[in-house]
Amino acid sequence: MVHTNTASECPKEMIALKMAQTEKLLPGNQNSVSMDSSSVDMKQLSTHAGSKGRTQHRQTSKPSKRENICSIGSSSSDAPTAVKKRVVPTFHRKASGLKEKTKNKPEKLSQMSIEQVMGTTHRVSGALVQAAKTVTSMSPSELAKLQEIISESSEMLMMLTYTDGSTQLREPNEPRKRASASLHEEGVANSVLVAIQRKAAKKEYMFVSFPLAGLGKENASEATRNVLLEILQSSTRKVCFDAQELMHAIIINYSLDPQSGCNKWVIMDPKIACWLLDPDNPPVTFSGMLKTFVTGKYNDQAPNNHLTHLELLGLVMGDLTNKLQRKNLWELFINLEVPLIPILAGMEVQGIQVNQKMLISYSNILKDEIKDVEKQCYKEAGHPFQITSHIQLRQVLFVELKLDEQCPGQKLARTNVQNLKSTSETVLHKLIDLHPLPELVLTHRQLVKLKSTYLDGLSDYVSGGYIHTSWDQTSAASGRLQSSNPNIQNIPKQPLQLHKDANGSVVNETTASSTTPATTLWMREPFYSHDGWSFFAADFQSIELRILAHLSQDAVLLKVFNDAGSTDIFVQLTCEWLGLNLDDVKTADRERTKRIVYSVIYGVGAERLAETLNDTKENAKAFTKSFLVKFKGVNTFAQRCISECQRHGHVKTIFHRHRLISNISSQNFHVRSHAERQAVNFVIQGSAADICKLAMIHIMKVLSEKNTVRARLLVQIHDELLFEVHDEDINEVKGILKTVMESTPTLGESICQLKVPLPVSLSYGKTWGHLKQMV
DNA sequence: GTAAAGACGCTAGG
DNA sequence: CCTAGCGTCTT
Repeated sequence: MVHTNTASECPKEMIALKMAQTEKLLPGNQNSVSMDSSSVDMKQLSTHAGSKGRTQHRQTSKPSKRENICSIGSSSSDAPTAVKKRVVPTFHRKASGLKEKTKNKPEKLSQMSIEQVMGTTHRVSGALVQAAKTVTSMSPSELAKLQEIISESSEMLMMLTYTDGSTQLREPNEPRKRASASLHEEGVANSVLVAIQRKAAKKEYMFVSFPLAGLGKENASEATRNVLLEILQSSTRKVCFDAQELMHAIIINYSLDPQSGCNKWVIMDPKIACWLLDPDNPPVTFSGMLKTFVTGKYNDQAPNNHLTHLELLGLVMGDLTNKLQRKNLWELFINLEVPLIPILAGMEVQGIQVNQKMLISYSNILKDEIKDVEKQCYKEAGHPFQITSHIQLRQVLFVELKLDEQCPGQKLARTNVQNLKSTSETVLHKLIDLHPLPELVLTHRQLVKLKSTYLDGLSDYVSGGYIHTSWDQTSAASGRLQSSNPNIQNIPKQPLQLHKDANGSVVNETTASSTTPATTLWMREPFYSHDGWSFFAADFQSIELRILAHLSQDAVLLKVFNDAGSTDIFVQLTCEWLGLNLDDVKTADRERTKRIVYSVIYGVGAERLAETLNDTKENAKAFTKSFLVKFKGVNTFAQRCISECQRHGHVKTIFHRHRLISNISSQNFHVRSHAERQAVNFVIQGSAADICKLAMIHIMKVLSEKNTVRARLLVQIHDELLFEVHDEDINEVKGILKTVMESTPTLGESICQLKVPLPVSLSYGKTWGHLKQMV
């Protein structure tokens, strides 16, 4: 795919030059029209607030990270004069004039007739702009003209506006009301503004507005929708900051099919571009991005109106395009991250069905169980205390009961920051034989966690029987996707067993006899498919380990994965490592292998490994050592990552995703070790993320082309995709998923020839709690 | 004196 | 190693 990129060929000197030229051509600035938010269609949308609340959820979900509200439009008088002069002196002078008009006559545009508006041109930083026109008010001939302009356009700059007058490029003057009363009480997207740059006259913009609110079933929406779709499907380069949010709003308000309708939309997103350049510091807002990420040359210069904001957007994207190309990230951006945007927007709108009654009834069951455990804890401690308070628990365990003094051989962990005696799971496990309390506390914690996070927490997000999670592309430095509000990627997989003894109180698993009545709860059980449809899960088997095999080129690992039998991979590895026969491998051996393998991937040291293995540090060291002797390539790979990072200051995945790790040369051993683990881990985790994203894009492409199969993507859990499939199509989808996902390595062949197969396992069922393995 | 925000500890997923 | 989210405690 080739994308022209005019703005990128335009460094800042050029921009200044262009502006100066236009200045000559267009003396004076008499035609300026207020493009303030007041000029934009502000139809009332309160009746649609419920259905559109999600659109802005992302905006309010991280209020603490919001920075620098309204910096673009900040007063020109407090910017340093020297800077202003050096960059674009004439521009700034004009900008002030424009701002004056904006301030004094905000009502002007709204009073104008459509003809007047259409006829009004407007100059912003060197470009001719036609003032905004709402598409719904256009005549058929005007619409036809617009479509012609679209088909001949060279670039389109897009953004959402909101009912409070703010936009995607300009935060509200006052922080939006926090969503305290209700989770969905938020501002509402108001319109899509598009600045269309015409090929014929490059310095000319056509500026059109598509209403989002109050569309309903009006006749006008059909024609409007077609024009908007034409824009989205056109091959013209399009730019939007947070395109996912834009797409989300469009899909909802124009009632588009969330899965197939939008797959081909391609919009460049500078937010994602910035994140690729420095994944540890993703931009939150457009103005924040200008401040921290780009050169700073755009700051505080622009007059405060939509047109200049959009023009900035184009310039910034051009700049970022150059940067991406220089850093060899353009392919990743255009082939992986950009195609993912509509898929995520579609998943957000699609949502997943949840049985709220089941969540509530599970919650009530746990409420009673928690009370029981609580009573037993008080009894064992000798007095009531706040079990969920680690401070009080520390007092009870280590000051009153002095349990730590009863296990002198064991080194008990300390807390991270304050270096106090930890009450974590691993510590409590070590104290389990000394006193009944530790186990009771563990049970209590588990129950409270499940109830508060996965039952009550989820229940708050159920709306109309669905949960619509937010999918965040730029929050994880590893390149993984992240879900939030609620997080649907960490719903417990393992069931909770509740055993009741004769008194009805909870007893632990080991002491419960087989005759005691048991209740089993699966936290994934309340997620259920539609009538006539089933959930369908496809996951890559041990993908990170396979990536490690590929990257390290370790002979033994490669052999194990390529001689693929149906035998469990960790059993095979254990055989190779300890020289055993397949049948001699015990479950404990397999578990230990698995933990060591992942500790290598995670880069943990012997101490941490000893904790997870529940063994001594010496043994953990010995295990790791003998493992690394057998799998020699793994160690060389880790060292290669570290030295690469030392040389370049960053490490790279197989698709060139990179991460800057500056602490890699730190004098502080602890800090440096941490950086080394990060470096090794990023290469593996990030490469796996690359592959999973590629598979996701490919499978969605194939499914949308085969419009006969009814399948929707609901959830991505890193190496697993959860679909909902029509029962009649299950067999066909099974074949497609298996073939397409397992062929992922061949897709990336131009970039990387994977040396290992990536087998996919499939399962299906009516609820997420009970998926049956397919063969 | 109360409420909101941040630090911290812990645990669910991969 | 990478995350999100809940509860407690401090400011």
